[in-house]
Amino acid sequence: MKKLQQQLLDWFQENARELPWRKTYTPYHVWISEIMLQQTQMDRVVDYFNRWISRFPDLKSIAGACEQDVLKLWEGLGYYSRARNIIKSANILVAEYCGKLPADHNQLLKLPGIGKYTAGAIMSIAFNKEYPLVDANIERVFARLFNLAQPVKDKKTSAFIWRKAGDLLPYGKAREFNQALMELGALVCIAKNPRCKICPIKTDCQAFSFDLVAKRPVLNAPAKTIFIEMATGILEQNGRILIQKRKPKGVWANLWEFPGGRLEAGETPEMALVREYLEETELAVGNLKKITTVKHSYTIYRVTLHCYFCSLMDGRLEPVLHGAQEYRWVKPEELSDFALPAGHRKLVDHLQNEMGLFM
DNA sequence: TAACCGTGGGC
DNA sequence: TGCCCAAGGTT
Repeated sequence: MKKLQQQLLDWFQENARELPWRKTYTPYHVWISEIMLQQTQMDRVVDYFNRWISRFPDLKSIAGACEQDVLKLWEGLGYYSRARNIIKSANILVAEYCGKLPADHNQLLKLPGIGKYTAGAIMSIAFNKEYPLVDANIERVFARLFNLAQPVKDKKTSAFIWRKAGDLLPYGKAREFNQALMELGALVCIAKNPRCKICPIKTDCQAFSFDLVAKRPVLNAPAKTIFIEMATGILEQNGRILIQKRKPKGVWANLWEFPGGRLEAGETPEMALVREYLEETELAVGNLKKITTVKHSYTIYRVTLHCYFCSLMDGRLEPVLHGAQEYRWVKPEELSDFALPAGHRKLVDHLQNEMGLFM
């Protein structure tokens, strides 16, 4: 084995964080952790992972699981299609693979939610097979190690990084080596203020030798942020609150929310709320009382969410849905049973913490 | 293929 | 505080 690989393996041996899925490397645990870790940082995943394993201890227990239970467990983690795809994959695995993850790269790639990275991660981390993987950490590490001047997302650059990840992989050490590269990227070769002084492979790092570490990796221009304002209303009647289940496609698919929507040009939040209630539910609401303003963000949007209490005016008493697939009148304390988008969950938290309402 | 799909923490 | 970012996949 070459010096570079050995230095990385030694460093990982000493510095690897203790993580719940690093104890036994049970394939099911590795799979769930890798899905949760997609576009999500380690520190945020650990609690979700532990709760997941408590609730769904093995693959068979997730097959046939209720989607609402799974989404509730996933609430706040984002990219909810990941959770739905776990259920789909588990059902396929129970029906066609004896309820076990196959140690087969091509078969893994056919499962929903598993792409090139995750297939490589399961093959190497769960089964210790010689398959490379490339994530944002490894892109950054290699962009510096090989001083890559082209954007790492470019097709040729990406192909180069994947090839290098395979070339460097030491036989019999795929599990440790792939994790070592990612761990180095997460703890040492970080995006801002990298800790080059303590890097175990700095003598091999071309960007370090040219003093170009701060200029690597070269990234594409980020999508432009869009600032929007939205209004939402908690409609209470006879002690119950109206919530609706979002449509099965698009953002926050199958999650529950209070009706509302985006302000149009020239509208006040109050005008937008009344209009959105009419459009989405055919209900006429009024008597608006401002609760709070919640700031949250998703994808490229930065949202200011104006939150109100409202009540039913003359007219229809039950909604006719145009923006959702289902509705319910729930007691305030039942809201904790439903998976809400983060902005709406922040509103419920505000009512509970700042206004002392039991929810 | 480029757009879509969330979120909270770090600085 | 505003901005940047993260163990990607799907369509």
